[in-house]
Amino acid sequence: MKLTTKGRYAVTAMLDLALHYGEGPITLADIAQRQGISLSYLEQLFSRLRRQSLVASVRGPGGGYSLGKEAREIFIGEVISAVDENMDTTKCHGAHNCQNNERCLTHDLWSDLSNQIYSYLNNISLQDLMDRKAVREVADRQEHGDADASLIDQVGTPAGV
Amino acid sequence: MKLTTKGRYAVTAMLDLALHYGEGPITLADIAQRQGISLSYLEQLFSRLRRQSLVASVRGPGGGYSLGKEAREIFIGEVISAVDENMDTTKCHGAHNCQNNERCLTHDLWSDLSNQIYSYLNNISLQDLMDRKAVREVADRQEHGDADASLIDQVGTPAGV
DNA sequence: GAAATCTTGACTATTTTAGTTGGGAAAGTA
DNA sequence: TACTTTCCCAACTAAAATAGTCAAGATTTC
Repeated sequence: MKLTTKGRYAVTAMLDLALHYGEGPITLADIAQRQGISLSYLEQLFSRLRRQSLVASVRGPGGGYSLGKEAREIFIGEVISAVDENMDTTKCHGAHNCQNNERCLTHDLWSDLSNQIYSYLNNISLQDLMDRKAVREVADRQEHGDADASLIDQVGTPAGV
Repeated sequence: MKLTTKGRYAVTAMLDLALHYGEGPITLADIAQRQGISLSYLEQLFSRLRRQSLVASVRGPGGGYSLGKEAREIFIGEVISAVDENMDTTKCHGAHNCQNNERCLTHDLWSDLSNQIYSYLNNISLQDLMDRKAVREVADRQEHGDADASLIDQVGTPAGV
């Protein structure tokens, strides 16, 4: 199982796209700034997302990216798979040759866990996330500037140690 | 979320211990051989397992390791935590400072996923695994030598391509 | 044709993984 | 006592993965 920044960034960026649906193509520069992700790293991720038709692109001024299909038809699991390879937790990646070409003692445990994770992430769509109150609150904050960021800062990071 | 060989090995080794309960202390050398894990790597893992009281040790000839408590009281999640730190999938590891000291757009998604994984792994005990037919079959195979390993080999690995 | 934007591939510093190496300490056995 | 078996521990390391950077190019709009 790999669930790292790569997969998280991809989902975050896709959700950002979904939230700005209707405003025409969104540039990666916008997403990079709003979500605090490196632009060139985003380019790498979107290259993969495009190959999976999860996003569509328009070049030139006024260009950018938009969702490849409707927000309710894009599931988190798809997005992660597109950039992150697999969510499998077995050592043998589903084959049964974990130990001396036979299945290891715990193969089924990891296999079951993988299915669990897989079905969880494949049942949540971008639309589902957009409908969540907490998500809308964060989106609003990102839209209207973080006036109170300094306040939170005092709590978040210890004073100059 | 980190679920790598480290956590898998730890669970496998613990299950091996559980399966051989009643035979006195089990040496790491035995486990290493049965489960195909490097002995010195096992030593590292058991050092952590012992600190968490998941195993008890006896030194000297005839020594080895045994479970620190009953198999039905040891949960997979505990074992993984002991060697693998955390099963959290959030970027901020539970704090809410993922982005500019505030929560990122997808914080709750990863937080929920983490809880899902956590509760799954914390509801399976070593005893539960021992009760599974597939586990007992693999354990039997490991006990009585792999006479038919060559047969499986033909299926497991493609012929010299 | 200049600027904005996507597109691609190669490169890289840092961290993590999955170990190895080498020493030691305790306990049993002769 | 000497010897062996086992656990115990810390430092080291090769290979891989992560999270990027950098440089060049292709399209499109103005």
